[in-house]
Amino acid sequence: MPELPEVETVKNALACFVINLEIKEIVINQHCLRNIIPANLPQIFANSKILRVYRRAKFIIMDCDNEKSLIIHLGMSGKIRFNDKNFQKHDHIVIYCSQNKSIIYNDSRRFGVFDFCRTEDVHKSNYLKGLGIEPFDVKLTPQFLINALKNKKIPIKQAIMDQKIITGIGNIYACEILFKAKISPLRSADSLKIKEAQNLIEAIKEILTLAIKAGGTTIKDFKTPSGDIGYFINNLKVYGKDGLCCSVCGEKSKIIKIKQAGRTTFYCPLCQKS
DNA sequence: CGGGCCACCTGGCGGC
DNA sequence: TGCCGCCAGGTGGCCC
Repeated sequence: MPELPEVETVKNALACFVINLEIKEIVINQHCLRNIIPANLPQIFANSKILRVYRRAKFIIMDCDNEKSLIIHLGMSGKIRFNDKNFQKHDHIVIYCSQNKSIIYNDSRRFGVFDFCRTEDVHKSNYLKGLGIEPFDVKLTPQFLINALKNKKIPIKQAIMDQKIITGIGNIYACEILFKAKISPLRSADSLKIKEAQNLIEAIKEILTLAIKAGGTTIKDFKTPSGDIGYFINNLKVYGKDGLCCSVCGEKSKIIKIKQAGRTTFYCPLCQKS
């Protein structure tokens, strides 16, 4: 499910819902996600107040007044629901809060993360320490990107999905961004010219901004905590569009589908020249 | 060290 | 209807 726009959507809903709530009890039904959830986590967070919720890359961080922070990643299939008394399969974690509110973490494939560390150590944690630049960081300039891609012989599509280079972009948005920037996904990352890097950065910001406004993208089953789908599904130009005419060059070319590093890539071979 | 490939896990879909 | 293989929004580890 979740790339930056989906995580941002979930984070915003969480922030609205939980700031200043007190955690009464955390129930873990399944300890084995991508990490093993520490057995003492419920005890550490019982009776602590949630002070702040923010996003870094595809992680959601919740700072509490016990000087500890929850670190949450949604993996491929993670979802958050609020106040739902009708429990479902794969509701692995339930956080019971003050005001009779509750937060449910559901993740059928269990590729997600639910962990904690000291608030002051969050950015040194194994989860966050190696992460690259945020897409909306003002330090993300064409020259910065060129430097980051220097000596990278991998295809540009793989490079922009590499969380150690730039964070938050996954398979769907990588395809959409490269289409917008008119750059072939096959291009070697180190071959980008400064003007292309600039176009790429503009496309990243534009696509992600629009996707956040739309509440993300629902391909199969992504739901926002309020139960909505992500409406950016209606704005996709290449992802899942193989065999259809290109939305820019029309009848002249069709969107094609290839495999790169084990992931499906969609692009227009005419608009996105190598 | 960089890059390619597999593994982790469940569920849905199309084909036979 | 049922089984099988394939595919899926992500990432870490292993191997060369």
